[in-house]
Amino acid sequence: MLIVEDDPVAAAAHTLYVEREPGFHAAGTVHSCADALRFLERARAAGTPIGLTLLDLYLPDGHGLQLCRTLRAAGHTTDVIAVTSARDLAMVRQAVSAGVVQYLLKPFSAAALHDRLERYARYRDTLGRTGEATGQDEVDQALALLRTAERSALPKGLSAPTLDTVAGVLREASTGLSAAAAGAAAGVSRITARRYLEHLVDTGLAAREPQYGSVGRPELCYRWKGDGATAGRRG
Amino acid sequence: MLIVEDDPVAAAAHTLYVEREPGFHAAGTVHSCADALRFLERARAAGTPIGLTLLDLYLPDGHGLQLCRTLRAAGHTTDVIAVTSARDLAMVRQAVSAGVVQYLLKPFSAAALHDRLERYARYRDTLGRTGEATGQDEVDQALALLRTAERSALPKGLSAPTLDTVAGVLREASTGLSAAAAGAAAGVSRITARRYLEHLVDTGLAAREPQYGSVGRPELCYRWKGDGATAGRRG
DNA sequence: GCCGATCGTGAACTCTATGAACGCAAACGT
DNA sequence: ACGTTTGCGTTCATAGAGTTCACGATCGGC
Repeated sequence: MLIVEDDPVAAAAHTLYVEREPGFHAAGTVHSCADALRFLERARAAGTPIGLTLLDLYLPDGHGLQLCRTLRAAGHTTDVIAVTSARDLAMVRQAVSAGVVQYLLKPFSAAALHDRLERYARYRDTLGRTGEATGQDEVDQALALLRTAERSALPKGLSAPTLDTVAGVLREASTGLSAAAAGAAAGVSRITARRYLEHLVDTGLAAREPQYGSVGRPELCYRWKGDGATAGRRG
Repeated sequence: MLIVEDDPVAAAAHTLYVEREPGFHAAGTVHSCADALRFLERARAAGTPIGLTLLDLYLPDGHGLQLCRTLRAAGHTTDVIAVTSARDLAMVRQAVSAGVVQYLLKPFSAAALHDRLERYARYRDTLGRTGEATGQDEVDQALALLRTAERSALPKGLSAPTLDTVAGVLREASTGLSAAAAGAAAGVSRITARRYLEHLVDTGLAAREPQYGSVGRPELCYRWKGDGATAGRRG
C-alpha cells in the first residue's frame, strides 16, 4: 500500500495506522503527485504492483483526482482511498467518477480508517475469488461493502452487546445456523436473533442461504463470512 | 442521458425504459465506443454535457471500461452505469476503479433499471446541492445511495435466491434442461424448479420446447435465452 | 423526582415458499 | 383405435419466514 500525503506529520500517522492493520503494509510514503506516479511505475515495473493507495487530494504539485485519472489512463490498477479535508460535496462525485473506492474526510480516527480498510479487504476478497456471479445480488453485495456507512453506527432497534453475542455465536458455528438455532444459542428469541442476523447480512458479515429438501418453507441458514481468508497482504 | 449499446434491440429497449423514467431523457443512442466519444464531445462543445451514460461493456470497437478511462482522461464528467452480461467478478473491480456508479447485469428488468436510476437521481441530488458536508456521515449517506438492496418485486411464492440459483443452473446448461434435471442441479424439487423455470419463460429469459422421440408424454426442455434479447415488458 | 419519550425485546399472528400426492395429458407401439 | 407409458401440472399440507404490536427498561426534560 502506498501513502500519498503532503503533510509529514499526517503521513507518519497514516503509516502508523496502516501498519497496525493486519493484512496491510505501507510499501511507501510519498509527498507529491509526481513522486506517487514514479513510485507506482517503478513498483509495476518490478512486478510488484501496488494494490491500494491512500491518496490525499491536495498535493503541492497537483490535485489527487487528476493523478487518479492519469493513473487510469496509464493502465494502473491500484485502488484508491481518497483522503481530504475538503468538505465540498461536489468533490465526492468527481472522486467516484475518477474511480476511488472510499472517500474519507480528514481528520479521521484510527477506528474510521480501520473500518474502511476492513471493508476494502472484504471487497477485494469477494471480487478476488475468481468466480462468476450467480446474480445481481452478488455484485450488489460487493459494492455495498464499499458504499455503506460505518458499521459502528447501528440502525435503530439494535444494540451493540446483543450484536456481539449473535455475531459470536454465528462465528463459532462452522456449519451455519438458522435464526431459531442462533437465537437459542445466544439466549434471545428467534425474532431478535433474526434482526441481528439480517443486519450482519446487510453489512456483509454473514451470508444467507435457503435449505431445501424437506417439505414446508425452506429454512434460512446463516453462515459467518466475516474473517474470510484475509491472509494475503494487500498493498 | 446517452445510451451506448451494441445490440439494436437492447438499445431500443433501454431507450424505452429510460424515457418512461421521470427526470431522465435519452439524449441519444450510439452503438460503438467511437460514436459514444464523438457524441459526448459534441454535447460538451455545445454546452449541454451529458450527465449520465448507460454503457454496455462489450462493444464492437473496444471495451466499455477502456472508453470510460479515455473519457476521464479527456476530462469528461459524465457518470456511467455499466451494463454487461459478463458474470466475471473481477470485472466489477475494474469497473469501480474506472469510475462507474452502478453495475447492472444483463438481462435486467425495467424495475431493476428504474431502481438504479432513482437511486442515482437521489445521489446526484444529495451531492448537487452545493453545500458542504458537515461530516463523514453525509458523505457516507450519499455513497450509500449508490448501493442497492431493493430487489425487483417477484410474484408471490417465488424467492430471489432460489430464482438466482435456478437461473444460474439453466444458464450453465448449454443443452437445455428438463424441470426435473434443473431441480436436481439446483437442489430443489422438480415442482419448485418448474415454478421458477416457468417464471423465466414468462419474463422471456428462457424458452421451453418439448422433446419428442421416446414413449410417453414428451419432456419439456427449458433453455436459457436471457443474454440474447432483454426481457420484453408487456404493456 | 416524577413523567413522558424512546428503545430493545419477545409473543402472537399471518403469510409464503416448498415438496408429496395424485390425476391427467400427450406421445408411442401394436 | 386403444392401451401403455411417461412426465406434466395442480392441489394441498406444512414448517418456517416475516410482521405487528404490546411490554418493560432506560434515558432525558422539566
